[in-house]
Amino acid sequence: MMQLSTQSSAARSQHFGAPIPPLASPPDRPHDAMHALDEFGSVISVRKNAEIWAQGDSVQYSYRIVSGCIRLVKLMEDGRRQISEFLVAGDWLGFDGATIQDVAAEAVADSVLKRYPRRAVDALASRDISVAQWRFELMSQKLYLAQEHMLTLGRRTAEERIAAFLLDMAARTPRDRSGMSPLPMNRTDIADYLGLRLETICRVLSRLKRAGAIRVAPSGFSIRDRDALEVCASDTLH
Amino acid sequence: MMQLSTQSSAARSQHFGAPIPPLASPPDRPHDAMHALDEFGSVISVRKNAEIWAQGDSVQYSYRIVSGCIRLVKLMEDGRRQISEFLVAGDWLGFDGATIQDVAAEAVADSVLKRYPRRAVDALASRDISVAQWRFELMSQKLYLAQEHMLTLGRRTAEERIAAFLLDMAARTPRDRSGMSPLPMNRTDIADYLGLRLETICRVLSRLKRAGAIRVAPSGFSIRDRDALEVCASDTLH
DNA sequence: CGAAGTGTTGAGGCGTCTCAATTGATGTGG
DNA sequence: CCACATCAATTGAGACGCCTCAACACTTCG
Repeated sequence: MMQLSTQSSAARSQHFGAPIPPLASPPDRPHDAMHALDEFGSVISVRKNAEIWAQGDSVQYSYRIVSGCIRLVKLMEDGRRQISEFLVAGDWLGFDGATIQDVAAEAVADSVLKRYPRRAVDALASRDISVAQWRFELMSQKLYLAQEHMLTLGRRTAEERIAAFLLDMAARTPRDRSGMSPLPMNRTDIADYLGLRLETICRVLSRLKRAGAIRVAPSGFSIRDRDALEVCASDTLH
Repeated sequence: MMQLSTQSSAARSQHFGAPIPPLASPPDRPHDAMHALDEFGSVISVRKNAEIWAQGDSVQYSYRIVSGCIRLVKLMEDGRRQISEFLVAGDWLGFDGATIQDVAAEAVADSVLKRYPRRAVDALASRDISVAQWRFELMSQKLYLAQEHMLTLGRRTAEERIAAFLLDMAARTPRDRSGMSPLPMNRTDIADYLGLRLETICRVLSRLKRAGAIRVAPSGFSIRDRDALEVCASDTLH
């Protein structure tokens, strides 16, 4: 680091997007200090496609997902849509420091959330330094994921995006008894997350199915040939 | 907010990507508490294309840009490159909570930075709650920008990306006496930021120039017809 | 069983990419 | 200060990946 007059071509050939552990202490695992938050929490249920908050709402609550799946959605006037993140059981949302929501949150499927008044979270964070630290690391983690996703949206092919997406979803959610990972979102959602069209999602899924890499059922999938899928998702393509 | 059983089609037509003020107190304006950091800072200079840190480095310092321009770069094994952010004078970098850098930082042009040991920043943040708060809002701001950029990479056309990029750069940097905004990065960098190829950047710039929307000179540009450029950049296209 | 939503597949079009040639800018040494 | 080398920017022609539009199959639920 800190070399003067390095050539850009040299800089290009140093380190790659290798699996770097994002954080020393992943904020997915709730910090002990967050237990203090529990006393302010209330459980709410949202139905499929319900809006938890809209773009432009003032920020009132932070949430933790107990079960289900949530999408964060940015919308353009002409209907173009970008999903910046899918959130599943155990994930936190609405913890950023803005006073106005700049991305809507909607339920992909019927979901149960734990809801914490924002005031209480803020008060706790300004009283307890470890809560502030935890919240900060949570944001860092989100930023890391966002940077990774920018690479996906800017530079990966449709096949790479979808293969990586399936591997990611399989890793984040538990399989049922028959080895199936849930896939609660529909093709349009996947398309709006990966910057593609739903027909492209279909076509690539069919191709992966035909190649024997995956098995697809309504609202679920399983990985039959992980190596093949990882080759598709890999940086090393072409 | 918090409506049960909203239809997804209904959710689609509520609020748009209107210019929402990202944060109540923008962290670009250094918080008073950050003055406490100054005593730990040292000034360093980096040459064009020098690496400030590499992907995979352990995190040692945080920085503030005094002058120049920095790019944050994610690299794939086969050379594909995504620039997640350009940083200019006044911007902060390296404040996230990771212990390992997952995005490299390189100088786009000769630059001067103020450098703060990470230990000192962390110590200050755990001692002074307002520093922790400031650092948290800085991360929130970055996440907001990342979400905006994901929409750009996933859903906007080449012309929209480039028009919006020019408007953004013009807003973030001061014009010289002849009304020119600097454009320190080359076409490849712009392409890797916008998820396009350098030839596409050239073609669209030429088209905007021919349409009388902009003027382009080596290492600078000026906006001749802001309205036309905003129409190109707008959500309202098509 | 029918209706409405969701997923799949095909044919053709378009926007961006690829490859290649040329022009223009920058820097160096004679 | 000019000739040359090097690198960045521009422009063109053709290819390709993903999109668009459209038809049809499947799933879910009244």
